[in-house]
Amino acid sequence: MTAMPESPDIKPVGAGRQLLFLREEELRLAQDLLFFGYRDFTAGPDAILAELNMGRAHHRVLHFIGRRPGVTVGDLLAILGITKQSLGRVLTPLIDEGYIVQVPGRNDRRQRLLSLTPKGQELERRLFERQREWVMRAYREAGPVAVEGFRRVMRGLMGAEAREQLDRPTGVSPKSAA
Amino acid sequence: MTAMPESPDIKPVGAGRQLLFLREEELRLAQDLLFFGYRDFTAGPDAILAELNMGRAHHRVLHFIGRRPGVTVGDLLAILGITKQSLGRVLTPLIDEGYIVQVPGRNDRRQRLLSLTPKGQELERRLFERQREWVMRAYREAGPVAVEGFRRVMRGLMGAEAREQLDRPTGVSPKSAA
DNA sequence: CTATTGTGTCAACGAAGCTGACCCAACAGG
DNA sequence: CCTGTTGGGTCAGCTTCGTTGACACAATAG
Repeated sequence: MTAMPESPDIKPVGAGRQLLFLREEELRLAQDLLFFGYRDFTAGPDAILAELNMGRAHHRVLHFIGRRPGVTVGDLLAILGITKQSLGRVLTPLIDEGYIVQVPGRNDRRQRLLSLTPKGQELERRLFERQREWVMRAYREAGPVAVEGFRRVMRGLMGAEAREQLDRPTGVSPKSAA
Repeated sequence: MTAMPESPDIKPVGAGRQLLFLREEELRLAQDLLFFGYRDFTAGPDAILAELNMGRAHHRVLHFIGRRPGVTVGDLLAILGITKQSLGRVLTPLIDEGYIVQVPGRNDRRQRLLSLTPKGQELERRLFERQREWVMRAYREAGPVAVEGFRRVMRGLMGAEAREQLDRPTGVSPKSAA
């Protein structure tokens, strides 16, 4: 059912319909998988967050700051792809409640370099572990080859911008080369 | 940040720490991929929908009704995993504007069997084609083996409930569904 | 005839996006 | 030194899409 040649141009009479159908069903399946998969992937952390009166947006902020300690507000905005105001509504409480600290940039003192406090690391880790179990289960069941395939496809689903961000060393952004 | 050596050569004894680290990075990468991938996967349809003053929720309704014509409201609620009220706010306008029709069930006349009108099919197809291009690009770049792996992992990321729903015959129902 | 079920709907709330406008401090260039 | 730009913060208001709770009503089941 999944075995089909890579030939988008060939339309042998009779087989064309079949191919077309398979492709369409294939794609619709992908839509289903992404919807259900993503939903259930986020369900674990969501439950923890709800108890703390937080949402998915808080998790994302914790995650990406944890991933790139010392990131600037501007870079974080670029990574998340949201507006300053949207970020603010989530970031400010996280700072106020001691999950995140900001220190002025050493080169440019206007910048606020963000990093997790121990408290922030702890929460991020809790959320991470929850998702880790979930993903590891899927990885184990699917096997290493499948995992590699998963990564390749997900990468392809990302836009060019996102791909660049992902490829950027998990430390400082070389954007300030200006 | 901890500066870590990139030397995956060593695998034998004493590699525990290294392995642990790799696993963690592996998992964090999965988080990134799912966030960016899902976001960009939905971006295309979102743009079309915005022009029609609709949102992602409308797309999901069109998608799942298209996938299972004649589905009942109750089943749709179960598939989407949302409340009646949430669905109503999206479903009612779609019916009012002629994208979806409901016909009373022949076995149980309380039920409203939902299906797409030609207008609804047309819109669903537009949205589908947009996403199709995007996914096909990713599939083509990744290759068939990767696609199979992607499917296996995504399936594993789904909860048991969702998996059952997915396995239920798609688009059948002209029979007697209960 | 009564209880339950399938569906619809009102009202209020929360999370997380958005735009527009404006402010301040720090940097950069003349 | 003065001025314009940039990094960041904030107020105000709007939208989408999820939630709970309550109630209505027709149809089905017993």
